[in-house]
Amino acid sequence: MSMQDTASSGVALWRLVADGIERGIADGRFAAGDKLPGEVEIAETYRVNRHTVRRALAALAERGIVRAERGSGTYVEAQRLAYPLRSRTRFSEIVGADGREPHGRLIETSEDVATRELARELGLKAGAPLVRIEAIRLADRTPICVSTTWLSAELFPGAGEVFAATRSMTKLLEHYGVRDYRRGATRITAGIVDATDAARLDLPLGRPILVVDATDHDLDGKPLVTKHSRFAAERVEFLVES
Amino acid sequence: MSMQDTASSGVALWRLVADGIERGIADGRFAAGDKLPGEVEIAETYRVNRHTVRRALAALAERGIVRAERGSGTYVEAQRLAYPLRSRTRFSEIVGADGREPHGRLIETSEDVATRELARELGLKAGAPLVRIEAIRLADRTPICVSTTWLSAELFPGAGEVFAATRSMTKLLEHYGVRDYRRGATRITAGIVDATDAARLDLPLGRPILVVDATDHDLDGKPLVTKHSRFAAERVEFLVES
DNA sequence: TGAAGTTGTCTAGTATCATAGACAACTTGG
DNA sequence: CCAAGTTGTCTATGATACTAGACAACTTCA
Repeated sequence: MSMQDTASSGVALWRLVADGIERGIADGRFAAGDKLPGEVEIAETYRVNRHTVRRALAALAERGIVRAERGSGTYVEAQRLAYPLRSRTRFSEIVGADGREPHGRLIETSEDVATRELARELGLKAGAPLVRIEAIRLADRTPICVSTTWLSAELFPGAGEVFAATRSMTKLLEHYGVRDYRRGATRITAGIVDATDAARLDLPLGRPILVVDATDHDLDGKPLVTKHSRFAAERVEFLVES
Repeated sequence: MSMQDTASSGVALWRLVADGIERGIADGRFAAGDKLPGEVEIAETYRVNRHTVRRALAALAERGIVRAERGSGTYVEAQRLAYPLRSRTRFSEIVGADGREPHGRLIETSEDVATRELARELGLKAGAPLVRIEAIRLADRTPICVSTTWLSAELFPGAGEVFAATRSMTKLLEHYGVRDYRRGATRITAGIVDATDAARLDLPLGRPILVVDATDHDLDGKPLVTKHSRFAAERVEFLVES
């Protein structure tokens, strides 16, 4: 037969092989610099045709995760960003600690109106005016996540412009006199990247993302901003400390 | 053209549509019982053929997430288990709080030897004897996660048999005189389910999973067990509190 | 009752996915 | 240098995926 034995999952075989190899890299079975097994051997372990393996390796190579050398073998090159989820987490500090250069990039800002959900998170009334900020965060030149951030337009008038100028949520809050803040309850889910985020994160369609919803509070527990962030799962791992 | 405009991702179009709709359900754009837009309208928003939408809806229907009614429309039916990640988390309590019946099922246990990695987590020497326990946890009859658990075979002799009898990690530890324990540092990543876990979790191939690595300690901070768990992302959401 | 809107089913054509086999081009190690 | 092992390229074939159009079957509502 030509497709996988089980009912079709909507995921191509070569893609499953690629994911398997990538998982092997992520969990250390193959370290950076290591030589992968030969294409024939991989084909045997996954029970697919060698051409299917080649398609998988080509996809990984295009994403810069492996590198093929004719006559010699295929070699690994990659690593994930460790992202601690403490109550006081700053993106720039995490990326800096990894020896990489943090960047923020504004996609767009707009005026918005609080849904019931958003109003509850921010302690406002439904229909209250909000500022919505859509932004990307990068380590060196690699996009790590896209975030949609909402703030009260009354408490933070002109927040969009301030973020455009500072490109930092911490500096934005400082501008309004907020000296410190903490992350509150955080929801983590996984999903598949949609077309818009795929383009922003420079991810191929169909790749997994970590979805994080969190609300930041000031030291008195008053909600300040609420965020909906989508992380490229292949570039980051969250660390929850206790 | 027949495939999506961008370079092929290895994920079928119908699957992307299905994921999009499922995401809409998960984040509340469509509530349980709601009527989805018509097939023609969905086809237009995703810019695909109506047949492709039908394939997507058929897949969701087979998983029990939507239900089609001829002549009337397609309706939603589903919900995710909220899983708080506190330092003191018990699966049975979480599931019970959701009004569902928790179950554990043993897949297999085996003797194993500590890799350098496992030894470091458990505070043992590399090569130390371990007990490995492979188990599934369910809410009502829905598999939520598969876990691979390792314990020192010297500190917990016969742990495999004890777990087989009790089907609970908490009771297992009690059996060895451990009255209370806490979760230590926890790593969360996302990936794609492999064939083995897909069968165990009753998931179609290619679906996203949340991968959690954690080590439990006693109250003195001494490591007891270390776990590698794979959660069906579509059935659970993690809550990180601060 | 009838029109509009819905899901269900059929036929058909093109592109992609996966398989299979053969051989070229290159690297490594004896 | 040579043999073994590696990646690269070619041709060919069948199964799926996606698109397109048409119409049937059913529900809802005026």
